[in-house]
Amino acid sequence: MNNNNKVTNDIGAIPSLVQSKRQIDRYNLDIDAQAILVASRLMAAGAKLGHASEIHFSRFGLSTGRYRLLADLEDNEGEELPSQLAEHLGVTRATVTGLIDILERDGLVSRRSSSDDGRQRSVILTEEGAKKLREMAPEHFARLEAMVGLLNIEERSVFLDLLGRVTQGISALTGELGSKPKENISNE
Amino acid sequence: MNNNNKVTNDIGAIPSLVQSKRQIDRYNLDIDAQAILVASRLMAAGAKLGHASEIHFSRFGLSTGRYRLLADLEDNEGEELPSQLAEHLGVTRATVTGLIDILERDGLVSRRSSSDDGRQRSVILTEEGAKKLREMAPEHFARLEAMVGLLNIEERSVFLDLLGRVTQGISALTGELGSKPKENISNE
DNA sequence: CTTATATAGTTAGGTTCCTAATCATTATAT
DNA sequence: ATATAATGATTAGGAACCTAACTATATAAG
Repeated sequence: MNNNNKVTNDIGAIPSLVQSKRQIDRYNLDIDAQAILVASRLMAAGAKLGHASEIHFSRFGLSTGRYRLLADLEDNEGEELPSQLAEHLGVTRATVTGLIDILERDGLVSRRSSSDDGRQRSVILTEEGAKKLREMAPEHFARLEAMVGLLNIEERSVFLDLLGRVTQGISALTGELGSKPKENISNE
Repeated sequence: MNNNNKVTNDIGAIPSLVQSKRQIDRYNLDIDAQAILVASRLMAAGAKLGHASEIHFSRFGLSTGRYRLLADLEDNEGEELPSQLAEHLGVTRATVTGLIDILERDGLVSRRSSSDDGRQRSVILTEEGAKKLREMAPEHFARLEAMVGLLNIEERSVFLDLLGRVTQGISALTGELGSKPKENISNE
């Protein structure tokens, strides 16, 4: 119904090599145009995937964040502290609070005060929440698998390796100029 | 002061293969765990890159979207219609209106009513906007290049190829179940 | 024991981008 | 010519996630 297949927006914005070259030439920079192209394509892909992911999960009445929270709960015997969830999901505690609010409203999780520590309020996956995950699993995983279906087993391995290294390199955007990409920040 | 190098949040959430396996096993699905891992890692990478990108551009007083708009203007002789910008950037016209509002407030672009068609209002890159791009170019491109610095030339080619195919596959999340990934709508 | 400090969670407010509805102008059909 | 439809841009309101400030509880220091 509302899901008109009018191809919505569909981000026709695929950066090209000539585009990258032109940008670099304009300022006479000593930069590899292909490197810029890789960066641009990855950004475009990330944005597209993020958008597609929201559409995918909205079919089940969830958002990407709320699904990930439920899945993480399921991976931890159905009970976790908000702070643990925040760390696992890589979002702030404030964000987790918001995710829980909606999931609780929808009956998929519940909150319980801890007796050990009065500050803590653990989050529990309800039976309804578990059922939701169970019901969506077949389609969800089938779609994810289909997403990488154009790569064979070996290519997937290569892709994982390369993607891992590029992901490390992302810190070049945020860190000190000229510093090497940092190893994962370890403890603290 | 609070110049804590505590590396903020930093998304410590790197999905592992055992995690993917566990999820699939839980429901006895016939799915390749590595495929799920690739999908999960790409999602994580996309989110991380998006976040890092905002931090990067905020150093220059811009957001990712506003930078892209300026760069696209520069690529088109400094003048474009909002609808063209929306298409090039892969966002809605409503979003473009918002981006222009702020860029105009900051003096980096200006609006001009068209004489041909009274509905159109073209967007123009001001001298100040061009200067902004000129000033940020060296650092911006150096950082992008550094981001993929852990890949050699050949690996970059391979990565582009594989990423391209995965990007095509993203439509598996949004399209009909079981349908083949669509060819890109190639603007020729 | 009382005061200072750290920690868990929440609230308040901001940013980015979205969809849907609206306004103004142009094109089309009677 | 006039009503109807299509189109370009904008406005209004919503969703996701952020930072910073706040509340309540726990721990440490004197």
